Amino acid sequence: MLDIRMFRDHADVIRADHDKRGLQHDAIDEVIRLDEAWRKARFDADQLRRQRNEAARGIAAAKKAGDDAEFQKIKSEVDTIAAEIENLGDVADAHEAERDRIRMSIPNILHTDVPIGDDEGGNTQHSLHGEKPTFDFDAKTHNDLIEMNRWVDLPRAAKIAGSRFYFLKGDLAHLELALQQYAVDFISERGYTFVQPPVMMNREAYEGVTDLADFESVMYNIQPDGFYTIATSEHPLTAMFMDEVLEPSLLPIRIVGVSPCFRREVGAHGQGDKGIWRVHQFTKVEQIIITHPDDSWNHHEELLTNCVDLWDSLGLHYEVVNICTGDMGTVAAKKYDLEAWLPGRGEYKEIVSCSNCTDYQANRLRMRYRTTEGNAAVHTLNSTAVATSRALVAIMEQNQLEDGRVRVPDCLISRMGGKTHLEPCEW
RNA sequence: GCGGACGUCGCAUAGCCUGGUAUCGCGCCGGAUUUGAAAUCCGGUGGUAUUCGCCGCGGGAGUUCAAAUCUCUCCGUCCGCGCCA
Repeated sequence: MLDIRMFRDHADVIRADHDKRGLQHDAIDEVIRLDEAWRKARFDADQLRRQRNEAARGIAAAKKAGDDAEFQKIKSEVDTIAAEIENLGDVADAHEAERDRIRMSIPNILHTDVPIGDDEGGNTQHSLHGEKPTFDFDAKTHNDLIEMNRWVDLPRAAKIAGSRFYFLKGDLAHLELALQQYAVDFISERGYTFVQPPVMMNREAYEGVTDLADFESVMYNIQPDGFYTIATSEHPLTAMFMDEVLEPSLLPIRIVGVSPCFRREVGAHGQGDKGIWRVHQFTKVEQIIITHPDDSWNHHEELLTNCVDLWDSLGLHYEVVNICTGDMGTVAAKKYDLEAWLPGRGEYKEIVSCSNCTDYQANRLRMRYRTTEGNAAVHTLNSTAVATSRALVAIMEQNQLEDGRVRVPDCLISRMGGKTHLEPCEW
């Protein structure tokens, strides 16, 4: 959510951003109109409260003096004012609620580097890493490999849970765990604190970190308690500082988290989504930075550097893309994606997302830091380190041998008990 | 799950019984003093505002002219018991 002061003092900046995104200005105008109406009602009510408070001060004196006539006179005066205050208060509350409902749907202000484009076709290449593997046989898709090696059981998972759930088995399950530990250690060594978050959150905290539409299409709602299962540990790890005023000396706060991630994936279909590429549950190691606004763009590059170093160490071929206006979403001001080469499919596909959300989440969560001129919103950043299910897909497709076995990345061999190749499961 | 105690500004506390302007301390910021630092002293340190003020004592509701204070309810924390990976 944008700071209300942006609408009051710099609406032209929001309008320019909407032009860049190809959006109409109606919502901006409506927020400004409702804000003015709210402030008017609020001001009028404050003036009346002042009258009431001044009058009420006489009551204590009248009571003490035992002057009942004076007390009755003041009371009737105060009663009239109180009714008006209540009326104005209701008006103010209604305007404020509507103002903020619309304000929450207005997207963040984009960084000037964000390329303009209608959809993912407008994303631009930032850099290319590793060498594209070549095969003297037809490269298989990860879906073929998990089937022939019996590393994933989709039908049985569908039986007990539903489609897009899976049992991960044998050597592939071991590799998944090794990846988690490797990524956590890799990022921890760079000064990030390892944190394991709750995997359910309440509505209020969740509204602070996500797009409202996600409540319909992404998160599972757990009843009767009303919790939402997290779609990524970014959400609890960012919201954990909700309603806090942070000491500047604590910033930046660097966190590496790991958690299961749950996604409803409403509307996801198609050949490209077979196997474990798009699933309802997966594990992700995530990087989070909470920082002073002046430093956030440097930290955005820091997060990308960590990703690049980590994925280079896995020996994989991928590209970094700069996400364009049409592919951005509401929360981030700038976003890099890492897209790994999947030889079985012959495409680069998203494996990492690295975002600077500036003060958009912090405003909604009331996460501030102390300054000499008062408190100001912090900036929040997040980046995948490794989403294990997708990393497994990239490793399987790029490191496959003709017989269907898969070479373990060198950096993970010691965590695999010295195993250099993933062997098939017996059942 | 049962019983009890308790939620007050960044932290820590007083005020609650007996309703009537939010207390003291620490930390932090600014200033004075100092070669510098420490110590000491002075001031400031929740939100909002059309800068008068208004609102704020975990959230919500109620009683009242008036609620941090009384009542109800929800949430959370701590202690004891029970259950338990």
